[in-house]
Amino acid sequence: MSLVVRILPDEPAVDRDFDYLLPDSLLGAPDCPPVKVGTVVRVDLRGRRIRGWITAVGVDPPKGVDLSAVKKVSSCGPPAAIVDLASWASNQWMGSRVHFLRTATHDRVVSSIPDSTSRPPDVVPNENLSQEAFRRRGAVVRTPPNSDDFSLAVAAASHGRALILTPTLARAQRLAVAMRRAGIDVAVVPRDWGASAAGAVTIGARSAAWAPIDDLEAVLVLDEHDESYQQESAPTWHARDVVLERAKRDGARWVIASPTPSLEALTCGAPLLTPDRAIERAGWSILDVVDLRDEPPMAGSWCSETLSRVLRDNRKVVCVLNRKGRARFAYCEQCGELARSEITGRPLGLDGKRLVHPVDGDDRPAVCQSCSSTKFRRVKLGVTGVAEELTRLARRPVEEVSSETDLVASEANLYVGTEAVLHRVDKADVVVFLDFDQELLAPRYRAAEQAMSLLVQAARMVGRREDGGRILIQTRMPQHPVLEAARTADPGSLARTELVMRRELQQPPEAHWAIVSGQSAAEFIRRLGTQPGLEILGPSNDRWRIRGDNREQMVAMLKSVDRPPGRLRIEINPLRA
DNA sequence: CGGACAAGCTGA
DNA sequence: CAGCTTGTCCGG
Repeated sequence: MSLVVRILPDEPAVDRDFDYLLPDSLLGAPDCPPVKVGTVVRVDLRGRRIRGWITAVGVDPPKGVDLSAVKKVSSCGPPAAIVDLASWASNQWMGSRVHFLRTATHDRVVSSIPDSTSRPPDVVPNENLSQEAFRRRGAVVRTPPNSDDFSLAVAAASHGRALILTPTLARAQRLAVAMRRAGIDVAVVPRDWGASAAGAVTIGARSAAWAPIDDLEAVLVLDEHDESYQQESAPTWHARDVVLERAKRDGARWVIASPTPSLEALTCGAPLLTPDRAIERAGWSILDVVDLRDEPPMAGSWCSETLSRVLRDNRKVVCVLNRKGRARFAYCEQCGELARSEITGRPLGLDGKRLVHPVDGDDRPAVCQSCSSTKFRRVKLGVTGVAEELTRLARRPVEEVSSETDLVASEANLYVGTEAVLHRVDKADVVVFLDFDQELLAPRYRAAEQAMSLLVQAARMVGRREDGGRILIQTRMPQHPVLEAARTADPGSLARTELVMRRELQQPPEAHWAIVSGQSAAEFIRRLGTQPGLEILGPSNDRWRIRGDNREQMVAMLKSVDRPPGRLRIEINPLRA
């Protein structure tokens, strides 16, 4: 009689467990990983040798099936709790368990995990708010843009087996260096997977949410608003949600930190801790909001007087414009309003006496919707067009940056680019948003939160107000809640207005969305039919939006449909929609 | 996923 | 009806 184990094959399309015999002969090898839930094995399935994970040990063998034998015990895998978490995540985001277990498994073979030797370091966090945050079971902490990860991270580590998430691996590495210098033993995953499994304080980016830590004691998510925490393609799992579930299951303390916590975080039921108003304000930069409607008509209407003054000073300036090339726009000469489509809200170009959109097909007489004037001024606004004019205006070379630019000259002192420029340039004296309305009015439900996030990035690039850090925002809507919040260094005011809106419009997190796309989306929707509690909208751009009040119920209904063949993508609560 | 097997199509 | 393609099923 040999042991029977249940195996989940590493084949997303199979997504089913099978039982295998585990011969005693395999266990004799000197460096055989322990046989337990999570362990990686090799088995034959329909004549193919494939990888799989043990999902149960010592199960009742099914009758009438002659079991095949496990061929090899390959490597230590994620702990049993993570295997269970993968099932939970598969129900949250409609992904296969295999997808999550791959993320939770090291790429290289791990033949054994050393015994846990680490104990909580006796370092005391030196900042009140950090200590205070971890005194609770769970808390959301608002930190100003210019503040340090270190004291929160130390506070987390002082509670024992901690998991700390950062938006990027580079930032995880930087934090790890600082913590090691302070005498705290840390593992950066995926690299130090084994040390993480042995119980070290673990730091990493999104995938670290699946780090192999048993019995977590503390969880910290830094810059929780950052969209890199959500996987872009389906399953659109979010690292914050995964680690919060882990904290809940293990009874760990948890803290979510961000200068502008997401509405998802703010509505999760935990208390919000904020720093002293003066401290929060000091951690932001100086904000200059320029109302373009008040500007006298001049050379290019995209350039305010304030901006031309900034350009004349010989300081390091970064200009942001989320449009490439030389897109054409039209502004009312009378009141300065941007001509945009009544249907799509997108900006229109001027063609003689008509306002047109080359793609959407808008075509209407050139009459301003705000003041009825018929005089419009044409402006070419796009990174390339602006770069040309900036060179003339500033009388110095301009460095053009977009996401495709691979080498960014670091010695330049005037940059213009799309949002990518905020990631590619390190420090600046002034960040200018040439047309912030583009961000505020973007046709995405999270446009306001995303705009706020850009201001946080800009504030980090230019530094604190006391050091002269300055952000210049050109807009035609200076009263917008995002600008109000940034001006007063109070992101809470934005969250309040946003939440009312989401509730009214039934948008996440007040409702749950499943975005269905791909060539077989139509067939999927047909098979789904009408379901109680689900509202189906679309198609628009070949995408359907399914809305439900209860997430589990919505996912269960979607899972019960038998998937039509062909490409099909289902995204649960994607951040960009 | 990918092998097995059945059903459908073609040409002599 | 052999020889081929295409589709559907299902795995221990």
